[in-house]
Amino acid sequence: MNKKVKTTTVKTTKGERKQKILDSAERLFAIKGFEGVSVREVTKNAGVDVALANYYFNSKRGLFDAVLMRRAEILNEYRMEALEACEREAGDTPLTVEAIIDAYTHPLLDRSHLGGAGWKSYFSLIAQVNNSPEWGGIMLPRYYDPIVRRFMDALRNAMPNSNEENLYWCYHFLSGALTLTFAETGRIDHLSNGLCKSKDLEAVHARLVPFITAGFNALCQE
Amino acid sequence: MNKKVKTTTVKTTKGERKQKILDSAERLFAIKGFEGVSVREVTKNAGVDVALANYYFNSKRGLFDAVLMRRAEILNEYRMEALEACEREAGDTPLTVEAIIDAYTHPLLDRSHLGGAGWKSYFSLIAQVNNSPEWGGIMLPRYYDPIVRRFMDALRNAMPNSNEENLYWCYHFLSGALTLTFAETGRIDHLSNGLCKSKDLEAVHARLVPFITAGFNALCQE
DNA sequence: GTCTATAGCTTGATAGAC
DNA sequence: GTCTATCAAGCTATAGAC
Repeated sequence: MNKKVKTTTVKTTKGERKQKILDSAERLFAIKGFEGVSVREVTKNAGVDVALANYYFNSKRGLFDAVLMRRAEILNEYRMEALEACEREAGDTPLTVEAIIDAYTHPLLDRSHLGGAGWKSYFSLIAQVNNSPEWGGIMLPRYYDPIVRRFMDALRNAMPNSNEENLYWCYHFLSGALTLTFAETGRIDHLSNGLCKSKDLEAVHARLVPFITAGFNALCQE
Repeated sequence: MNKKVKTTTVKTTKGERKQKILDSAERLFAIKGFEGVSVREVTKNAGVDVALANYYFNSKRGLFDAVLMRRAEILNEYRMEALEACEREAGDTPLTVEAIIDAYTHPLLDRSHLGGAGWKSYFSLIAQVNNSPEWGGIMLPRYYDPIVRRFMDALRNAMPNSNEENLYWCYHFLSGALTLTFAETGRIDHLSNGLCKSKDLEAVHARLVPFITAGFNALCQE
């Protein structure tokens, strides 16, 4: 019993150190970008030794990849669950486009509200990666294409007459609007003189879903 | 006469050096981000001396600002002309939402096609700035808010019953979809197994306008 | 205006003690 | 696993010759 407690404590500490580095890296990469942050800055902010970052992740780039992957897997699970819940609820009737869009976007709203600052940093980082020519075409497909394909299938089923290219381009527009929204850059606050607030994700999401649904309907339903 | 030619030649050379630095910076910042590029790299690529970057732009950050501003002013003029052409053409009849959206987005398509690689780099850079929490809420408003407000007025006129917040959020969705599109990241090429091509901006734009228009109509027309 | 030279730091990564 | 010490390289910015 004593032994077990001891072992658990040690393991937790190790795991915690690694997680602390990931948390710190996530936060700083989100603010200043990959090249704008040094490994020293990350480890200092995490309260661990400089050398540990390379020990755990081999290189700065390895650390970056680990940051991206960590929450991608979790987010994919949430999205999958949301889609399956839709299908269960609908039974034999076909899914609505709106329900599919909501299943794709709602998990981000939930994580941003319930998941704390870590998830907010992660979404900010994803927005930047998505729009980067260096990473956007390579990293995101790696982590997200399988689940996106699953949603594309659902959309195809919901709109059987849809043109295939239109379907992909509509997803592309969704992707751009969604990632910018959850990046919470404050741009719209400035433009609207404070009327709209980037942080009020509930308000944006309530508009995002019908906006995107209308776009899909216009291009993919005949 | 001789004197005038001489002076002109000198001025051109100076201007060319400055422009070469801007071109090189624009290209490299677009690929690797602000922090990912060194001033040495920029000047080496431009074929000029290292010290000239600081001589002309005071600092690396000053160079970055100059890159952002240079084409913003030109783009704003093109957009303004496009909107005024719409208004002239419409005469007394109210503008359609689709025409306004097209006036806002079409200048990007034209510049990307006719403007060469410089404009493509610029749009890629804008996409990254737009999604950055550090710059998105500060730099873009500075250069683009006046013209965006002008377009918001036009949209308000076209949809007199529209809710003010909805109008701003719809613009926000447009902004995310538009900047990602002109960043040409190659993401959709991968996802669609080559069916859709990021570089085929003509094809995307033809879908972007009706997609966004449908979104505006759904939220701002009652 | 242009260029050389360099000051003064910070960087990613690692070798080796414990 | 953790940490100290250090390396070689690269960085921004500038002072001063021309």
